[in-house]
Amino acid sequence: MVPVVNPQVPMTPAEPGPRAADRRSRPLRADARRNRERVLEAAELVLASEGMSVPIDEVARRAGVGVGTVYRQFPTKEALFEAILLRRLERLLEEARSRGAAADPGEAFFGFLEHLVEVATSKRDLADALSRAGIDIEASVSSVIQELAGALEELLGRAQRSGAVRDDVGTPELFGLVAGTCMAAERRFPAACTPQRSAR
Amino acid sequence: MVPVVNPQVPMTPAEPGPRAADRRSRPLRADARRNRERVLEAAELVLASEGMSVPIDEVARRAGVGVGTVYRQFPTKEALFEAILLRRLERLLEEARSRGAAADPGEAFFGFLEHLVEVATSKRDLADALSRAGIDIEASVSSVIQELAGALEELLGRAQRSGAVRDDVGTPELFGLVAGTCMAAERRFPAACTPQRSAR
DNA sequence: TACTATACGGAGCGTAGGTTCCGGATCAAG
DNA sequence: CTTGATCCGGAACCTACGCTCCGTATAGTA
Repeated sequence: MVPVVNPQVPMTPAEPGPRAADRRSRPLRADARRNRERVLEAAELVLASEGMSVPIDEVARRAGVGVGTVYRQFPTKEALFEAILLRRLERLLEEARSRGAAADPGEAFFGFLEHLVEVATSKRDLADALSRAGIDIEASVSSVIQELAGALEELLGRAQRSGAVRDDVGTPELFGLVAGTCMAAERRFPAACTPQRSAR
Repeated sequence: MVPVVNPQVPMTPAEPGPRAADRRSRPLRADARRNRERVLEAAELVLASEGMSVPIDEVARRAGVGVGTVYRQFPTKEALFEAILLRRLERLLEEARSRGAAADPGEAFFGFLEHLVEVATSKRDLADALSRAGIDIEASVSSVIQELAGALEELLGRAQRSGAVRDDVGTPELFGLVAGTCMAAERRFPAACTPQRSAR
């Protein structure tokens, strides 16, 4: 057993571990690649329904895989969540860009907002990342967020120039509002999820 | 690094425990009353800066008290947080009511919103409770929230009747928006914290 | 001052869950 | 098919943290 009271051991925290280093060069073996995908898929689902506190064991179970496998692909629970987040943000970015081509700027803008709220519902981590957009983020995620911000700004700008949205709104307000709304949406306030077009 | 998430629930949970039962009848001894206050004060502070995941030990340390003392006053970590929340909500309710007497309904309404965002900044638990307002809440907290909702509705109604706010806004939207904004506010989006009067 | 009911501190217990380890399976190159 | 490199599963390990226990200290009272 463990010494009942531990004399405050420094504890080696996190440390990437050699586990993740073996990737990078050689391409993944077929089964490994397949499992990686399954883990991501399962993790995204549980994460959405259970929140950030799901045990890794649960993720592994749902993916039909052992914990070891999860840790081989993602050295840390945090790394796994970051990977999921990144994936989500990339999809979102694509969505924003594709809407940029729409004819009606107002429609494009509000349409995107609706889409955003829709996918953000019950996805705590997304809202989380969105809301942290100005502060500390890992480099990889950060760059996607930058791009996303850019795309959003573009959408907003066009909508404002077309007169569909007031001029005294900036991306910071927008981000805050959207992030907040995402969080609120997740808590079952469907009424708050339908943007009132024309105002703001 | 802080554990991604969180709170440990003991296997044998809930159960009030005999610890809290000894209160009730006799008034607290002077030192006990003093410590209770110190714990509440300290807990409110740490909770605000560290979030819901602060270890009880940390609360005790900051209050200059032993864990045992904390648990004597609040049988559970959850109970402690609930007590803090309740306290905060009561203050909020009082604020809302005092503003109800103001001359300008619009000013009263937006003023309260501003106050709300202000106190909610960096108070995760408040936003949390607010956002859960429609779902599951302990009875005690619940009743205060009901009253708060009532006061808010009053403020909103008057503001609408005076024409300061659009008519197509209801308390549900308001709650969602406010809760969301509180959460966002906490993440450093000061720009989003200043309600744009006149719209919505 | 003496006595008792209360309250106090903080060591220790028990558990949940993140992370590691390793013997056995699988893949894929020859 | 053989063989070495990869990968797999999941038991074991270890820490953090909620909570309890109990010997000691203090408030209140006579």
